[in-house]
Amino acid sequence: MTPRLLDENALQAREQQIIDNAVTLITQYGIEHLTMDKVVAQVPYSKGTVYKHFTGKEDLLLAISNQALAILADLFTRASQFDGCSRERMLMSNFSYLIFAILYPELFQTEMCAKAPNVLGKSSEERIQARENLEAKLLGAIHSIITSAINDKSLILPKHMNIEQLCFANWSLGFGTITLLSNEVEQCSGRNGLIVERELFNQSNILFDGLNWLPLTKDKMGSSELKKALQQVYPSELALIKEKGRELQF
Amino acid sequence: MTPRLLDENALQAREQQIIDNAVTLITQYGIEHLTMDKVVAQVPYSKGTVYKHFTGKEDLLLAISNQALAILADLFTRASQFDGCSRERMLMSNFSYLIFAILYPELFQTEMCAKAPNVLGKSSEERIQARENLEAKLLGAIHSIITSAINDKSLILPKHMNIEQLCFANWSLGFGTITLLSNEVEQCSGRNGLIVERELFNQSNILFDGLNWLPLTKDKMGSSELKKALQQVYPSELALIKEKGRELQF
DNA sequence: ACCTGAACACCGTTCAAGT
DNA sequence: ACCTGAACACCGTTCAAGT
Repeated sequence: MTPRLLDENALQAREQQIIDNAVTLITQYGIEHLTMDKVVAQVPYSKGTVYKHFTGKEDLLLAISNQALAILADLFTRASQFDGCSRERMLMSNFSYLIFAILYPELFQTEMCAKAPNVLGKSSEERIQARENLEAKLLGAIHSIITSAINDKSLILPKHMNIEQLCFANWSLGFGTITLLSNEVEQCSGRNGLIVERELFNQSNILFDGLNWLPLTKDKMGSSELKKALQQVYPSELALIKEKGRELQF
Repeated sequence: MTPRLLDENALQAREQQIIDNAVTLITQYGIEHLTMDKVVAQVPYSKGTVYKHFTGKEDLLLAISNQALAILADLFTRASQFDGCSRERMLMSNFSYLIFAILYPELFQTEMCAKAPNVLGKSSEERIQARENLEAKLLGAIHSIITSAINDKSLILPKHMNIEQLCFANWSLGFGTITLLSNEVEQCSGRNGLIVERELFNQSNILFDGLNWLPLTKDKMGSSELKKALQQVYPSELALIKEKGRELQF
């Protein structure tokens, strides 16, 4: 349509460069200290150029958050393709959420911040569309696990609930548990003695049992089997977690 | 210790006045537009005086968030004292969370924002202590429901889980569901067709069933019984919700 | 002892001027 | 067509001066 002197690839590479530098700044100084000034200083372009790519700070934040969502969607997809029973795969996908939160705490935080009021309102339409596509991919992974569970009869849809509602139940379980327990800061009262991976494990199994998702807990794999499966699907991720001095304890 | 010319009551009243005005500003313009300048303009005191009460914007935010927590703790307590079986009371307490989110969306948002990085870090020690006391009261309400369930044998503690872990499971279920579904803004993809009260109802019952919390779903009260119980415990709150043009639909 | 508001440093955004 | 950075409005915080 409009004539362009700069090709599309160069523009996209520049945008990615800005995003990468912003992520570096967040990792180093925390998201609460991210500033357009600092981003511009970090990058070989001027303010005007940065504002040509992002309509404002919120739009940049959503771009970073979209990158986080892409990583997360990939982890979920790998869990959904694991060679195990459907219940096992769903448990894996819940844990892929936790692996993401441990491995990229700064990206997990941007995911939270993207839910703040007006971030969506002040972002560009394209960015919001891109986000919806990523969300669809992520939910698609969960969806496929539940569909296959129904198909092989290991799960029967509860009365008055459809597949979308079951997808959401899983999503919100992981979201709630990980958000409330994985914050870096000192634990608040009532959260003492709670270990996020253990609670995620327990609560997932209670949910699955409540749905009568076969095999039930009494026959199911224990935490050591989960650990082995995680090692198989996420070898490099677990190695990175270990490098951070953190280890999943069951 | 130190001599005071202003009495403690007057100081506390002034602090509350500042908080109330800040809440009004948030209700009117949204939390993202809350400014110390605007708070000072709204109030018959100077900047210096406001900063005598709050160490900074984050401290004011936490003060507002504490007020929200006090309201929430009261709702939870009332649910825990309802004259019904333990499973019914736990369901009620989960719904009291939702009632709070619908009735005070702006306070629910401050609860979210208080979890942002550095809000706790930049707040005064007293404010954080006050928050922990409120959290203890809230968790105490849930705790008492579970304790009584165990006592009357309607619930048996799962292997490798203690009461605190069950409290947390309930808390995070409500938190996840309500946070992801109750945002005012246009629903994102994958959340279409999901009604927060219905999902909260379903997921609570799946959790209870997964725990074998008696009476199980097949024998338990339906949504109409819940509605009646809510009407009994939260008559004025439900009336306020209706005034807002919203109604709980099961 | 207590309060005030000018002053400062910093931040997000724009746009006239340049190439 | 594209880029630059000075300039502007606004925000959080402080503190010297007042009473």
